[in-house]
Amino acid sequence: MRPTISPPTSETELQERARALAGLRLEQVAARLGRAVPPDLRRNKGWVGQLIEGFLGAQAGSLSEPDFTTIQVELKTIPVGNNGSPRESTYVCTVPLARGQRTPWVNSAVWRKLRRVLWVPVESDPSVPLAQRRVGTAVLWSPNSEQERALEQDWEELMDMVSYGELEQITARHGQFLQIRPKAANARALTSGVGKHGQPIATLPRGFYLRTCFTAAVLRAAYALPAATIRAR
DNA sequence: CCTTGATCATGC
DNA sequence: GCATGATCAAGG
Repeated sequence: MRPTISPPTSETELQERARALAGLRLEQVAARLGRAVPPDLRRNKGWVGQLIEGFLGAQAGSLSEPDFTTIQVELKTIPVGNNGSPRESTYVCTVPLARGQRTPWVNSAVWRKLRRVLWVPVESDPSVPLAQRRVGTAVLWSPNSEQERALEQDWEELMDMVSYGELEQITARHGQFLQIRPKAANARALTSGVGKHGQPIATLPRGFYLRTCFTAAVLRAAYALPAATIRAR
């Protein structure tokens, strides 16, 4: 039987667990959880995220809720290259496409998920075997006022297009930090959206993603050292 | 090299 | 199908 880790009851407890995780190789994390390391991620793209979830005691499962339900913290593992910057954008949540689903920003899934996030960087150099990749130092983060304003602005612009029937014109180039991209099992997966004349249309499910430049800034700020320390190196 | 659009696994 | 976890792979 695979060990199940109980959910953290406080942010402090979560951070303690995250500290214990830092520096471990994925094979070590997997061993502690009694899980096998797959040869690669091609047929198991979410494996690293689910491994970190298991170690930290995330519990939301497939609910549309932050991963750590009781303390309302979202977990995001973030693949980083040798330079320490993210290699991929970060999925946030699905886009509500159907009529009548528009909410105010503060009630939106994007805001509910991003108001408090534990970012866990994981090495993602393709030349390093999956089992030997190391977990980095986690960052417990909330957006500053500037970031929140920018995210809200992106969200409003994109949701305006969605609700005004301009969904098919949205590309991943819209949005400064938050973008909308397809999020589906395959191109045949369809859901209901709003057409040009307000009528229901069948369309590809979409997701909100954070651009790499945004998560890069989050990590950079978290790891930034005082100028005196940098000069002393 | 980076981003965009497409796709993989799993549970309900 | 929709939610979770994301990365893959091709084109700019």
